[in-house]
Amino acid sequence: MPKDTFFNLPPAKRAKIIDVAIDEFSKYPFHKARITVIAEKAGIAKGSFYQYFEDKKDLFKYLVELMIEKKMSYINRKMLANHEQYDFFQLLREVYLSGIRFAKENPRLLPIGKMLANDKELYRDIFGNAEDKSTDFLGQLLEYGKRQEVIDPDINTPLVARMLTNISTSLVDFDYQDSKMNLDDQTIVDQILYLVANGIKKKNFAEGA
Amino acid sequence: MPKDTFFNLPPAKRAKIIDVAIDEFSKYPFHKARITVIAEKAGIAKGSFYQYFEDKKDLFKYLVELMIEKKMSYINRKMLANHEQYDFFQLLREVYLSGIRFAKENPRLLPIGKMLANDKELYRDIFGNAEDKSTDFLGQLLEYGKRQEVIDPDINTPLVARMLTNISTSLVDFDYQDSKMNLDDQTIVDQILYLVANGIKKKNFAEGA
Amino acid sequence: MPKDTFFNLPPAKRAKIIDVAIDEFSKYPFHKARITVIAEKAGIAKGSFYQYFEDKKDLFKYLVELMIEKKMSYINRKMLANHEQYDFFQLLREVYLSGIRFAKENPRLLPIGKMLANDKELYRDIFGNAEDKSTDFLGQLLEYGKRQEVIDPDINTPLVARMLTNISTSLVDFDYQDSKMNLDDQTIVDQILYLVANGIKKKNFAEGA
Amino acid sequence: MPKDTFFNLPPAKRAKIIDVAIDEFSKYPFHKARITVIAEKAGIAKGSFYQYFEDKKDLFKYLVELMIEKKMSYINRKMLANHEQYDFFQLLREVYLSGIRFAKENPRLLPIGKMLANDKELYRDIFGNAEDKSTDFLGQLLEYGKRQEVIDPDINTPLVARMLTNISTSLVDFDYQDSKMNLDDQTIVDQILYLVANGIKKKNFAEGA
DNA sequence: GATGAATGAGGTTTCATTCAT
DNA sequence: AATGAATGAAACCTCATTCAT
Repeated sequence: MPKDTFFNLPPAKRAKIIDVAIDEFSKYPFHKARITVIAEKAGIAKGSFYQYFEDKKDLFKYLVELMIEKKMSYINRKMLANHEQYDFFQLLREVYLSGIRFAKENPRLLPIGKMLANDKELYRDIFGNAEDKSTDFLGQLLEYGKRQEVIDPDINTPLVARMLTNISTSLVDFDYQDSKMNLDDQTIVDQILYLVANGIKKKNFAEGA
Repeated sequence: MPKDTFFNLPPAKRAKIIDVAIDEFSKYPFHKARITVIAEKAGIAKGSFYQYFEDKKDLFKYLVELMIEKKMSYINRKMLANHEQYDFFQLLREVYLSGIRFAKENPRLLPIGKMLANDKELYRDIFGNAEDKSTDFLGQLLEYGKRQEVIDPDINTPLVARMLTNISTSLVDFDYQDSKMNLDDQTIVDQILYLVANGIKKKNFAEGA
Repeated sequence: MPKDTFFNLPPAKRAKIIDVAIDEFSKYPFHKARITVIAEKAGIAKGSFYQYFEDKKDLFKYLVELMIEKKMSYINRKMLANHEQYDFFQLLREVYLSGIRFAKENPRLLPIGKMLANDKELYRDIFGNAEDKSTDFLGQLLEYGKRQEVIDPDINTPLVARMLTNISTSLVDFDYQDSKMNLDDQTIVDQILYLVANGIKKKNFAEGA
Repeated sequence: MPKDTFFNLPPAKRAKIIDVAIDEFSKYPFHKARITVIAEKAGIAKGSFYQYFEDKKDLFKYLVELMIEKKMSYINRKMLANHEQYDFFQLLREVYLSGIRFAKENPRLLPIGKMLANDKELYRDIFGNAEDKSTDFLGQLLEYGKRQEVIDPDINTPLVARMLTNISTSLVDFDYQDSKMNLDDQTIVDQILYLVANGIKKKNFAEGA
């Protein structure tokens, strides 16, 4: 947690520091990121940095926090609040689309998330052994779907929750890396959702007959 | 590529060095991993290290190579060779199971794979801009499935190939992290395969009637 | 060029560092000179060194610069400014004497000059492909002498300019190495000038008769 | 001095080692020259090197010795032997020309000579405090000239001997560096000799009248 | 005599953090 | 609160030389 001195800073200065820090951490892995550079680009003295933050890790933790907060802000709150008005798949669609929107609009934040995946020590430092929130949330969503009788009651909720989380994460990569696929976000998400719903097996229409 | 001197080493010594190196790189991200420690634990002089390897990156590349080689060795070659005797889903099942077996038996190699996935600079250093082999392979498998008329011809092959790769990767995590789920590997894979095939939507038996 | 931090240092400290550095570089050729030793003797942390200088070469370049500056300061500026009041040989005499004075009072700087003369790679690093200033200057002086009708118009200016530069350089050695010759500087210079002017051939007085 | 083992080597191998060593030392200052490279290029084991030479310095000393020997071989022995048949200036001319020939035909040996000038420690290691042979020799030549009544008896022999040595050294540079001067060697040497003999002062023919 | 692996001292450089002003 | 010089641990890497085979 940054020190009080940091929060007492004029907002513009604070923003500058954060902006510059994100820049550095999005370019280099934790141990390569240099606070010297951050201080320089932010136009503050190196000593000042240590009056705002405990140390390098403190800053990084704070960035992760901001990132999570930001990500949350992309979810359509109203929809969640009134989730009973929506179908499971509509909700899932929204979750996925919000993830994509977030990624598109905050590309520099993505590497920060990845760094955590990369560095166990760091991860534990920040989250301890806490569960992954996304998976939890999607688990609840699945339960809701089962109650709605939209989801196959036989599926293993935690397992599928993980799968859905994972798909969400990779959606960002589909999208972020390949413009070559040349599909717009909505199409991709809809295709994925179709597969999630119906699987990839060929439908034999004669079967039901 | 390690130097000849390395390959001329007595196998036990070579193995020791590799073992120690895997240990270090599985604990720390590339830039934090210390060759000093590796040399020490392997019981060799620091100078010797540089007689075996060009530099730190050289060692790391070699570890990646070993990892890939090892991973390949887990795939059931016979099945692939006679793939026409098998159904698409049987083949996919084997691919997934082999991934799990590999992960179980080489847990320390997993972080090395992750490091690559998350450090683009490193990845490019090693593979250049080469495509991801797994995805390629699963793409071909999908096409084979379509020809077999087992896979829905309408699905987007590259997109689904990615998804399947991703599921494979995460399978490892399901399994590796949670013994709590308390399902044996085969059960997990079978459940996943079912979902991949049929989706998570509730089947309405009345529907077909 | 040293960093600002270096120039902000208290003059005494700055002087100490330079003094110690000159000592090291006057004793050892560039690649043998150790910044570890310099830092130690100067009583600063090794890290501090790198806050003052970019690297070893940066320090060395600076020393060369200082040396040149110092050397310039030994030339009698007034004489040069009013050179038309002087004879060519008077001016040359001054050039030579200033060189000797410089050498006598800054003996430790001499090896630094030699290092440059003999290490082309280093020389190019510092001066690029710039011409030697001394030779240029003496060339101009010779032309002046020709206009004055004091110098034989038939001599090859660039060639002789080189010779004169060279003599200047070696004067320092004559003087510096042998106190045994037991001639004071002025005498040596005057003897040399006589030879430069008249050559070493025996004058046959009968000849002109 | 190389060890006996070295001299017992087949001449071709010996020559190869020396050739390669000259190459390395002509490219890099003593402390940067790597015996690893020499061994490699000479096609011998690093261990073998130490069976031929005491150490790096031992090799270098030997190269210097070879260089001196080679240089001596360029002087016209017959002329020296019958020096009484020649004029002082004819002899000096021969000395200078031989220096130029040596330099032209053995360009790689020049940097080795320069390195000695550069590194006092090295120089002392090799020559101790011995006088410079060239200067000695030219001193004797001058005395001979005086006896011949060709050289001005008033000149300071050691001083002029030094000057002449120096001019010899720089001749190589004139020649070696600048093709731009576009004079052939003989012309340059003759011009220099004229200056050495008669000086650069304008001759006033009216004077003698 | 030949080999080449092993050694380890030593070098340069980086950078998070401290601390005096 | 702000500064920025000072610190020094620690990292990577080089290479002359030794030594066992």
